Amino acid sequence: MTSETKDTSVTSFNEIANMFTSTFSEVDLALFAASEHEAIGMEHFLIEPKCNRNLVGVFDFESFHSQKFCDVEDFSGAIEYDEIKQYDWDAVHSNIAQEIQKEKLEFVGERQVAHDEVLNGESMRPTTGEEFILDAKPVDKVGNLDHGPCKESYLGNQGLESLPPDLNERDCTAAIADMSSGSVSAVHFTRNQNSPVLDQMTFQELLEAFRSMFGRETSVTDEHWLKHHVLLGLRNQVGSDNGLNLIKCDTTSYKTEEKTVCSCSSDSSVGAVDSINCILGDENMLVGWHAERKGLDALKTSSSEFSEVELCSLDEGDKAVVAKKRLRKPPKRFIEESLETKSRYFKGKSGALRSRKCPKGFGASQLICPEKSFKGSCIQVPFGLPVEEGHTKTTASYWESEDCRGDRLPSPKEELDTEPCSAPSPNRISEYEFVTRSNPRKGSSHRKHHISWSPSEVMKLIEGVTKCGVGRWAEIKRLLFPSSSRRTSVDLKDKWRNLLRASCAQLQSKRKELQPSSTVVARATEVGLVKLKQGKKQAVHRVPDSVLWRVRELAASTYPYGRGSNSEVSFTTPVAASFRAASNTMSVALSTTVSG
DNA sequence: CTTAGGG
DNA sequence: CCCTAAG
Repeated sequence: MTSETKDTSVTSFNEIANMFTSTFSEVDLALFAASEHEAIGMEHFLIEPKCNRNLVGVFDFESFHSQKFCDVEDFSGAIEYDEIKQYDWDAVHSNIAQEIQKEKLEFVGERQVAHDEVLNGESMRPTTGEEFILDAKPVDKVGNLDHGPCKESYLGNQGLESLPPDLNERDCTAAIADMSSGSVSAVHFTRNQNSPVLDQMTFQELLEAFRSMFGRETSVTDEHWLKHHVLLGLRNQVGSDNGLNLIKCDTTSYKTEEKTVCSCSSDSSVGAVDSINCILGDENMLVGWHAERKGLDALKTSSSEFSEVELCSLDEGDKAVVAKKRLRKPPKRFIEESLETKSRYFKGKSGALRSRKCPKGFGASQLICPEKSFKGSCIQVPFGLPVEEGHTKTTASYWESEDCRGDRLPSPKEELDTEPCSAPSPNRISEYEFVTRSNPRKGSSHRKHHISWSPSEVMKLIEGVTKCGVGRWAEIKRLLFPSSSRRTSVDLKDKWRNLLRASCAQLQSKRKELQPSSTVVARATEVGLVKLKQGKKQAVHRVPDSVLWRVRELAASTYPYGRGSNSEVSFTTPVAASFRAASNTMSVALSTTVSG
């Protein structure tokens, strides 16, 4: 639809309406479309709204425009043109407004292509087909147009706002027209950011541009001077783009909620405002803007029908998006991660879970490691860093794959810490773990977790299973992986699963040899732990078979939830375990085991 | 929330 | 590891 209406002269409302949608530059249009169909973040829209500028005059204000535009859009169909104007008038210069109202306004909303021509006030007419003229319809009629009102208001508003006092007397139409053209040019520049364009402009054009840009005319006849200023203005604008955008956002939020706004916006808005002031050099605009804003707000409130549909729909979500957007620099993932980490730490009790979603806001760096256990090595990573405490090598290296089938052994230290035998207290483990984890693991990519399981972890897991029984991942998690940043109960489960699988495979093969006699089993269990330590220390590669064995055993014995569980039972010593195992085949629950 | 299972 | 379904 874009191309069709391009060169069509406006004759009917429909056409006009279409034009709005279609006439905007493809880009703009695209945006529109996007916005319309998907209520994409406003920011998107806001950022792009340059298209509207054309109508308005003066790039002045993209922010303004956008804002207005949005606002207007919101009630576009619903609001009476008169009303809008009324607001405007009230807000700004009523006299001018009136004139404007009476007059038919012509807007040129052409695209860059035509800008050269357009620059000439006279050439506002569509010459290239790229540009189109919007004939302002009589007020009443305008109301019918979807976008009509917006434009109208723009003009009115913009004109009013941007028009310097001296212009009041001027023929509004003319003035507006001029502005339009000027603005257009300005816009173009802005958009293209091609100052070169200026070179091609005629003096007249420059004047126009200047006027539109600064809201006033200049008596200066120096072309260079004009160019320079225009250029500066453009740059300014461009430079302040962010600001503008921000402001837009701000505005947006404002509009919707009047004062709401996000904290962040406030500053930005300020900046934006400043920049705007700079650009315009005329505070009137701001005033007008604000005033208008109010009016619009009021209007908006009255008719919200379109707000959602409209491109600029400003719904909560959008606002939120906008707001968030600004805040959130780091990918959500990171945030989540960090939060997660944090929450985890905090979460003592339920501990097992990794709360995927953190209740807390995403804050910047949050850190947390409140607990004493890990203070030093907090995982906390500010944005940018992956929370993942990568596996540095330590752990990872040992057993790379989660499946322990691997053959690597755990690092000595880890092993020591986690020695089952030693039966490290949960705390200790946790602490240990924490350290282990946080430090070593950092390296890995953000990928959330893919933290390989360290031998110690595996051991702990096993321990946990032993104690708590299979299936009680949460509990195990809580007991053995309390502070561990990652490793949720689910993870444990998964790991267990993997271990089991691995063990099966490996053990089976081995078993053949070793043979699964009870003795063997016993031995396995018994030795297992020991071996684990040793093995780990010794061979980096070997996955502790013992571990696997253990896994297997445990799996067999403790599987059922209730079963194993004497959660409280002290961790069975290897001996005990072995004993048990030996005594009755693995069937006996190791966990239940022994107390003594 | 927790667990299990599937992707 | 992550996600989702189910209890």
